[in-house]
Amino acid sequence: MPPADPVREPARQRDLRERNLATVLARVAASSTDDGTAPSRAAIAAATGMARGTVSALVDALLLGGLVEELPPPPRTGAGRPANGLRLSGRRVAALGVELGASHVVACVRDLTGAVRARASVDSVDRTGPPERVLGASAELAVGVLADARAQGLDVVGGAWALPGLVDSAAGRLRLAPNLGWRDVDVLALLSAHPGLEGLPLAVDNEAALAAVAELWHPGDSPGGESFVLVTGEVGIGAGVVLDGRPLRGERGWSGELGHVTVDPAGPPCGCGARGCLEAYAGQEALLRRAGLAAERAGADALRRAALAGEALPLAALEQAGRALGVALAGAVNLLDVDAVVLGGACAPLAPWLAGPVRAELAERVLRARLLGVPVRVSATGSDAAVMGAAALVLQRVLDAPAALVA
Amino acid sequence: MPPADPVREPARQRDLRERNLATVLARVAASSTDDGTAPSRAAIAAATGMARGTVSALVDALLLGGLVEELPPPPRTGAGRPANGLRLSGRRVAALGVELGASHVVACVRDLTGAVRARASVDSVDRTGPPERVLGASAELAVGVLADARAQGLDVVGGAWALPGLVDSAAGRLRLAPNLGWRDVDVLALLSAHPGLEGLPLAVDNEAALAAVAELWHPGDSPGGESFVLVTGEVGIGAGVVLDGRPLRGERGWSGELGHVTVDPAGPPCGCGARGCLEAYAGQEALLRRAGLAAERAGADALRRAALAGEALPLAALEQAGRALGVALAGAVNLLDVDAVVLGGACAPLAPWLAGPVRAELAERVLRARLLGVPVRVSATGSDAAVMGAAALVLQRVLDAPAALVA
DNA sequence: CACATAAGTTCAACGACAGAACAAATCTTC
DNA sequence: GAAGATTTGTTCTGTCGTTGAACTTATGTG
Repeated sequence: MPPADPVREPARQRDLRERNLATVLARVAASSTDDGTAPSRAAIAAATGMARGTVSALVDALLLGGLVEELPPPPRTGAGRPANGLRLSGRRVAALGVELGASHVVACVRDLTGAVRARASVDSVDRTGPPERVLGASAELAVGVLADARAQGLDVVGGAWALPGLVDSAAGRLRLAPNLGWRDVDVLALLSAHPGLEGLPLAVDNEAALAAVAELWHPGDSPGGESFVLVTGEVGIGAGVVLDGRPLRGERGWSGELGHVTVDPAGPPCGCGARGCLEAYAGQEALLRRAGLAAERAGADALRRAALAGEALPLAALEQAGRALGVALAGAVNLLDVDAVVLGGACAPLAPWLAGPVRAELAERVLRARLLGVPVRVSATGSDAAVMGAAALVLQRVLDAPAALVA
Repeated sequence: MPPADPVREPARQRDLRERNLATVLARVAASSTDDGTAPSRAAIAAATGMARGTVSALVDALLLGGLVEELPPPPRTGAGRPANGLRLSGRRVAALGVELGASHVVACVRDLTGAVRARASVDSVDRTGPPERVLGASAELAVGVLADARAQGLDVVGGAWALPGLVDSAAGRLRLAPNLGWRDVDVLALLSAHPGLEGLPLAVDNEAALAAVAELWHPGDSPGGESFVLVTGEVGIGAGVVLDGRPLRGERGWSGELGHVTVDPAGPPCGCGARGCLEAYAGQEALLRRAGLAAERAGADALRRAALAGEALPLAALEQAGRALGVALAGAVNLLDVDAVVLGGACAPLAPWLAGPVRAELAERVLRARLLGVPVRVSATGSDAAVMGAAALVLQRVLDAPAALVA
């Protein structure tokens, strides 16, 4: 009795073209990331096995759509007619990303090459205000960068908001956000109704998941089909899981709640009501308190300075937080068999003190560690990871389904 | 800088047909599972949006290939020409599954409808012998059921072996199996060379992952796109993860090592070298020892009888094992956002005592539990789960890519 | 300057689906 | 009981997208 599989949609002729457009576009994107060489039509045909004529037709469509451009100076090599190099074009397609950070809001527009073409941020936003107000402020910011981008001739094809908490991205709702004090907010409806955003396709997603997308897009990473868990410690602790180069969504988009994985069932109480959650050890509040820095408002920076100064209490707190993180991550690796662990968000600046204990726990607790170690990397994406990832999410959709923009 | 995505293959015309054959086949399979009704060509066309003529052509191919059959008595309903019902045919295509169990080896052949058409098992196999001997014994068994199936006119299109440990299914190797004492065995090569198995496409996979496939195929489950974690406690504790109706593989096929997720970092030592792994609480050996039954060889049965008799020590051990299981599973649900947790393998008969503590820990430790509870089900698949799943894995490939059998 | 070589374009052919017309089988109604 | 209605299944033409080969273009080599 085979299981029902209602997801399967029939394929039509235009789906063929859709997919092959994406194939060609992916080759252009991959080559420019990999080695800086701009592939020619013939090279793409050879690499994919498609007929040269087909590739030419598809490339023409992509050129016309402004997704791809030809390199004006053809790099000459050996004999024969020189090839026309192709690369992603940053001239037309762009995407908006917005992040509701701990105490600030950031918005940016990235073009198809990933370059940031417009950016704005507001500090000291009152996150505890009603959702309408906070989201409205972010929408204002978005309208501003949109205008900036459009003045550059960019066609912003969509936008994504990075939010902390349990985000139901299919429904466009923020179901639960302890750090914002929100519960079941229809973010998509509020934003879509905002003046200046009407008609723009919008999406919402969890900030950690989007930070993982940013990590995937960041240059310098080992390319292709990679899998990792990215830890993003801001106020809470989240994780973005990437399997086979694709972010793991979960049934409702609520995956990656690493902060509430149990480290010690009899451990200290956590804000969620349980005991011994990772956040109770490595969350910002717990970490600062254990380091004896609770009174100060400075946060992670102060902790970093104290650690650099060699103060005993902060170092002990970081050691313990690293061990707790390692225990939780070991569970994740045992369950998911990802290639690597990446320390991002607030963990990145603290990595000099966290990485050691994390590595030690992973080596001891991951079953496969005997066969294959678990590399611990530090994210090269800065504090803008979530915004960058939000825009990248939209761009990734363009890369996956370019036909809509090629008409 | 978009990430490289080398996985994307170009689509050809025949891929269209391949996929639409699978679409039609999936509809036939789903309807017969869902409600017992046999869909007609017209119904499939209406449901999928394909043209009736196209569906007819595809159905003809499937009929010719022996994957589908028409119901001889057309069920008459209202007005108009009566529809010809279609259902999966068990007459031609079948698949072999083999399991290396704790002390026995089982082999079975299932036809495309999932029905078991041949089965054989050997008890008291010496698992500690060299891989050649143990695998050879399983291959003998397989050859026997293959002959049985072929005598019934079945075309066995492939086989899969369920193995305990870290299985690299892409390479066909068992990398590490503590319970067998094996390390890096080229299972696929050994089996493929066995007389009587030459030429048969074979696969190897982890027993827990395959048990999850069996769970997915078992009638009575909520159909379609479901996601769950299936716990299979035999000697060790494994887990099969299903997301969106598809087994989660992991980068190397080593996912689902729930047994070595940390429950308490300072807990009792585990065979793997770490402390406080789930297996150190709920593994068979640990569980029996804590229940005061270590001396007996009987195993889980004895524990069940003792619990039924109300003995204090066994009940306490089960309570503690259930709590440990709940802690580990809560971590898995937080990370993966699966719909449900399923107790299978040796956990199924002990579910009356395990389910309560598991539910309690999940309710406390899963962040989303406030919004949406985590149902704990007991697997309806019997002790043959892994063999059944092994055969189902091969059948699933047929359902996913039927074109190869339709010529 | 002729030839070799490789890139890119054009075009007939083929495979697959869409949509409409048609045939078949049953029910309904007078 | 016969004609019409209704729904299923088949057939056929049209269209779309890819293939493969022939052709053109642009460059290097002898």
